[in-house]
Amino acid sequence: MGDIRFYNTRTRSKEGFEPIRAGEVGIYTCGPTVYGPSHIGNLRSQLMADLLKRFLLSEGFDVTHVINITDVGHLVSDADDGDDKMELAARKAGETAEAIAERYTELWRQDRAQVNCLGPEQNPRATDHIAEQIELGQRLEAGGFLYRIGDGLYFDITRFPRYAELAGLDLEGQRGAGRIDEVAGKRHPADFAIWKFAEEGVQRLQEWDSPWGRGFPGWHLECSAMSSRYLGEHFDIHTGGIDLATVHHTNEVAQSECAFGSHPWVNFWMHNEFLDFGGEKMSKSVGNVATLSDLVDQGYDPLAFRYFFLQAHYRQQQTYNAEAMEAAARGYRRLVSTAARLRDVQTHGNPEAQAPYRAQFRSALCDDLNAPRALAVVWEVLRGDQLSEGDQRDLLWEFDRVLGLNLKEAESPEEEWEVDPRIDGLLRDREAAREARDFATADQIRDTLSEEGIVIVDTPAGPRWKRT
RNA sequence: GGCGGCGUAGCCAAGUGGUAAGGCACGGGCCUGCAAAGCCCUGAUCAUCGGUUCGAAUCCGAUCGCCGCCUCCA
Repeated sequence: MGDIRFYNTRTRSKEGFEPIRAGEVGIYTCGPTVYGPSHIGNLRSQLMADLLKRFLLSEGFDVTHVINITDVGHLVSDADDGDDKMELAARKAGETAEAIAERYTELWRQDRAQVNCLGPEQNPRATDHIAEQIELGQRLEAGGFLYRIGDGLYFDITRFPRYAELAGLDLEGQRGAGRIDEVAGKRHPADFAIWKFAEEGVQRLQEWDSPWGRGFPGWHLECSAMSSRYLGEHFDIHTGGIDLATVHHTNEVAQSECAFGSHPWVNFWMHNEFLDFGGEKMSKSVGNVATLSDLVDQGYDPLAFRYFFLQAHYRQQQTYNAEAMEAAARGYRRLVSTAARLRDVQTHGNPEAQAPYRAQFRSALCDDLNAPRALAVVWEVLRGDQLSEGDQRDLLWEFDRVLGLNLKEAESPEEEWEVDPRIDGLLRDREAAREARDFATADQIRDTLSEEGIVIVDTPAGPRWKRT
């Protein structure tokens, strides 16, 4: 320990990581708004947090990982007007918000599990923590940080001088300055809702009583309320997509530091960059989403996507396209078959021979989770005969606890052979010809079947065939 | 308009001052009667121009191109 360095958005530099409490680390990750399926871009955020967690675990820390489920209050627009995403999805589907939330929460959990993300210690839902959110609002109100206007209770950012710090904002120069009129009565365009009132005469699917009237909490509030509940009012690491830094996280910081009086509220802010889809970016609102199940439908192992993720640094935009995904899948497949072969190795490893590789692997991850460098060490371990197979196996098993590629258990991808009386007969004819060393006939049979799109593969167990 | 990032071999992508990791594809070889699989080998001076330096992909400036955030977004 001691030589771990993470890039901190708050200070815009890599800093040595030390936990607040020795040996323990608290991580809060912004989870999904469960109004629809998440796509592989969302998954990158989860994978980044999982890599972080696995690495810290491998370093011997006791990690408490909290990931929230946003099931209320996330408006279609962050200008504090527009519809609530959950309400909208529920009405559209003719179901309750709870049912929608339940379905997509489950889907999200399955996606995470499929790419081998470790389960969070806490996975709280915003609607289960309304009381905590109201209480936080009351603390802010008591501190004089809020003001009330027609449609809700708002946080006054001028009461928090460090407001622009996290994201390095230039509030005056921002285009949003023109939006001051969008919500009548907002004093500053960046002021944000703590509590929104239910509209007169409109029955919302989700609304609660509060000291300020019936309504629902502002989106940002839940993360402060739930993180403090499970991690305390000052914790180690907060992760999320880079897009969240400017508005969501900035607001979290404002309300948290004002309510808790802690500064910095969070020691390390770690943000992952986006997946780049070359041109049109992928987002739910654009509608051009690719989900994990889309990849599965294309025949990819979900873990091949995890391997894809590990090939680039989390803080760099990573280009996603069919060719890159295919390349990753091939690489992963090769890794799996090698791992499967090594599983049968009986010999013991030699810790002394392994040491340099272990050090390289760790040093890559210590440097702001440089997974691509760590992966390069994996291939180096596997290449040539520098190491015995026992050493290769030991290192691979060990590294995989951080990589999460399931190499210890993964089965070598079995070829799927087909059976058919006519073709099997032709294969027997070919075998007979080969026995007789009549290769012209044997090859002719191969060629004939090849024209039908059938490929013959001679295996140790005899010839097999499949369609291409 | 403000803020930030990127441009490295066909593709994905490390590397932030001392003569360019890794994966995939391609090509060559070994193995195989042939083929498949596997194994081995092989490729770039780092968008362009200029500057700083003994020395730059790496620092500075300019230009071109691409992307993200500021508006739902991971």
